[in-house]
Amino acid sequence: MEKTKPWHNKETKTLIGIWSEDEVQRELESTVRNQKVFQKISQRMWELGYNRSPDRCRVKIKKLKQDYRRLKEYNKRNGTNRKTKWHDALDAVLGRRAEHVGRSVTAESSTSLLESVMSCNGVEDGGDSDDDVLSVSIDNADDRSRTRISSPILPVTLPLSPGLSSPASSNITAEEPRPTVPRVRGKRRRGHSNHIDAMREIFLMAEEREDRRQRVQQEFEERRLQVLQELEHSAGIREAELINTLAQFNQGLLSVMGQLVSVMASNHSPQPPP
DNA sequence: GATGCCCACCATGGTCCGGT
DNA sequence: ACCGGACCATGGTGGGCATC
Repeated sequence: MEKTKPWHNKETKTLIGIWSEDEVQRELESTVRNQKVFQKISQRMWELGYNRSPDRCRVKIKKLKQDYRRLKEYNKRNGTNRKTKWHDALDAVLGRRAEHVGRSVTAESSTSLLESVMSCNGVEDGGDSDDDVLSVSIDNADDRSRTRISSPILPVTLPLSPGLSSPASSNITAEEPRPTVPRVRGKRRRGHSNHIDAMREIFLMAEEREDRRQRVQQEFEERRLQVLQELEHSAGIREAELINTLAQFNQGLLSVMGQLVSVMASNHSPQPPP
């Protein structure tokens, strides 16, 4: 079997950037069948010039998470503070996810949400996140519910769940990684049918989140179009310059050819009889 | 036809291992 | 440290079947 080529830093950075987007995270959390999500990630990678199959993206993310958990476990055991290259970037996502695990509300995940609301005590160390890979900071000037994740690709402002503090600002105590903690997986979970109030609250939260999500998506789309337009514009300018240069060259060439032809014609013109 | 149960299949995530 | 491959446990999915 042919060994797949290793991941370069920029490639990994791009993958983490895409994977860490709120929309992607929400899709990953809301469903067990993640193939379509990873197809989208793979597609985005391809658009950015990296050819990685959905499965390779999935495996890579899996490995990154594994390394993150391992090192965290190691640090906890030994009281050290070792970090992998991508620790902070992963911590920003995994730490955040741990805080609102199951809170990414969709209609399909309402039962899992309910569980998390009923027994929500699993929070994880937010971790510091001063990193050159993905910088996460809080726009606390006017909206504390938003975290700005500056990805190397495009700056995207992602919403946090209501009431959540940022990973950087949270004073949540460190929690060990979740080794084989059963993930709250949608459909198998049943029961909890009596908690109407909780459900109502959840759906209200879902609506609110959906509104925010649409705003973010619109923002992202506008930014993407803007970048595309800029690219097209600069490409157009370059093309026009090229055409202009070519035209000048052709004109010069024709002029030279014309002169050459006239000189040759005058040299070979029949001598008038004496 | 609708519903519920059972079961095989398979996708997924976690873990381990060996190679670079 | 980072990588890919293999294995395993879990649980979602879909089809078949029985019952109403």
